[in-house]
Amino acid sequence: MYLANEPKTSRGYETLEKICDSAEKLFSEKGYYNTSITDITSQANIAPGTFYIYFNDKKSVFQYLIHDLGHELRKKIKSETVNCKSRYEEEHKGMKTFFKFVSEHIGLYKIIWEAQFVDIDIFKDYYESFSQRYIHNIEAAQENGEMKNLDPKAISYCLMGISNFIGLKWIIFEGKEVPDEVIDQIMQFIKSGIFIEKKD
Amino acid sequence: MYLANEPKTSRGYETLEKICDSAEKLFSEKGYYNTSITDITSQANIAPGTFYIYFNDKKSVFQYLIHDLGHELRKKIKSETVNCKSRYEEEHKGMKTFFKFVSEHIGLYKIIWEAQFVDIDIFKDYYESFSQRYIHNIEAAQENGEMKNLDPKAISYCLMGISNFIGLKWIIFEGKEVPDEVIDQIMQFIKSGIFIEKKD
DNA sequence: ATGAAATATGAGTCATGTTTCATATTTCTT
DNA sequence: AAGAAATATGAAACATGACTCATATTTCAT
Repeated sequence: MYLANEPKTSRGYETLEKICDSAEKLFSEKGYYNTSITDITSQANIAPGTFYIYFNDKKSVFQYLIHDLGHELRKKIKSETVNCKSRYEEEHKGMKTFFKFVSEHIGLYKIIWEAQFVDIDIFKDYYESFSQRYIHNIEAAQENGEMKNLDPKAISYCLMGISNFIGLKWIIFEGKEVPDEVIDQIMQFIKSGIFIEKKD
Repeated sequence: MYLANEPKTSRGYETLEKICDSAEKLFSEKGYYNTSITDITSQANIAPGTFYIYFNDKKSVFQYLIHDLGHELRKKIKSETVNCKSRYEEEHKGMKTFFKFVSEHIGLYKIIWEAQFVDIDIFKDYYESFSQRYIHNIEAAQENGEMKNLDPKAISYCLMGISNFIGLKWIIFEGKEVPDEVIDQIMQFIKSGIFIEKKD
């Protein structure tokens, strides 16, 4: 979709991948605007012109990366939470998966934050599509009495805010993984905040 | 601190203010990297060279603005919450004040988010100093039995995450103010999540 | 093996934007 | 009123970086 030319040979696929890896690395290290095409191509060991075989312009790689990584993250969360027995367990597992993914792909994380200033639409889409999934899940949990009847839209943004800022603190600022104890603390907050606690 | 020359005359102060107003406006509309010095100076009706009387370079206005606006926001929250009777009321009032300020200064809000890619240290300082204040308040509230004993550092980032993402959704994405009903929903979440509810 | 399609090259073009500086004007001080 | 200090000017120097294109090489299909 954001690709100018789908590669036709394995050689082409390798080059495309080198471009994407280099771009992800450099964008996350130096930011979008401080990374030049020449930076990307020399990191990938290719000539500047080669870049334009696969992408029409600089913004396109950026969009491609966000799309690609966002998709990967959603897939991962889905597969990790498929066996969960309750919405609470799902939330817990989803959050752990999010932090793990972010630790492994600091690139994605930083790229998304910058997207607001590169392409506001793709930035908005990214969070809105996450929010939609959340809302769907929250409504189901409210219907079967697992969750309190709070506005799903507001709650979805609260939950995204929590994960993103906790990730910001531990992963970006401190350069660590988010410790399990911290996740437990957050889950306590969330549990009594939006879940209905059973007394059995 | 980030100023190259403190103005000596009222004429100088006026020019400095014109530069800051223009920069805040343009940074928030188009982002830091898409705003040129020439954009700023022509918006301010001054010559490009005049800019360099007050700032050493482009980054300096940016730092100056963050510093200035962050200070203003903290002052406002402090003055608005000074008469609050409980930590809960303080949290509620503080959140309302935050949203109000952000609505009036979308500039600050967007500028801070971009700071991660312009100057990571100033970005980190901004949130860390907010966190510090929060931690201080949270610890006091825990000691007098108003709040549950959850990790203050984690909770501070949760609360900042919630306000920032709710602001993102309503103010940036939707271009509205955050409705009171939404604030009430969030406060319910927070109340049962981290406060100890009295039964009287 | 050979022509066509795909991929790669990198010097060069073009546009943009930051910053400097010699000069000019205004304001302050006495 | 006059010299000093502050402020303002904008053309030009300098730097950077996105993108193009004529040409070359590699891979593929037959």
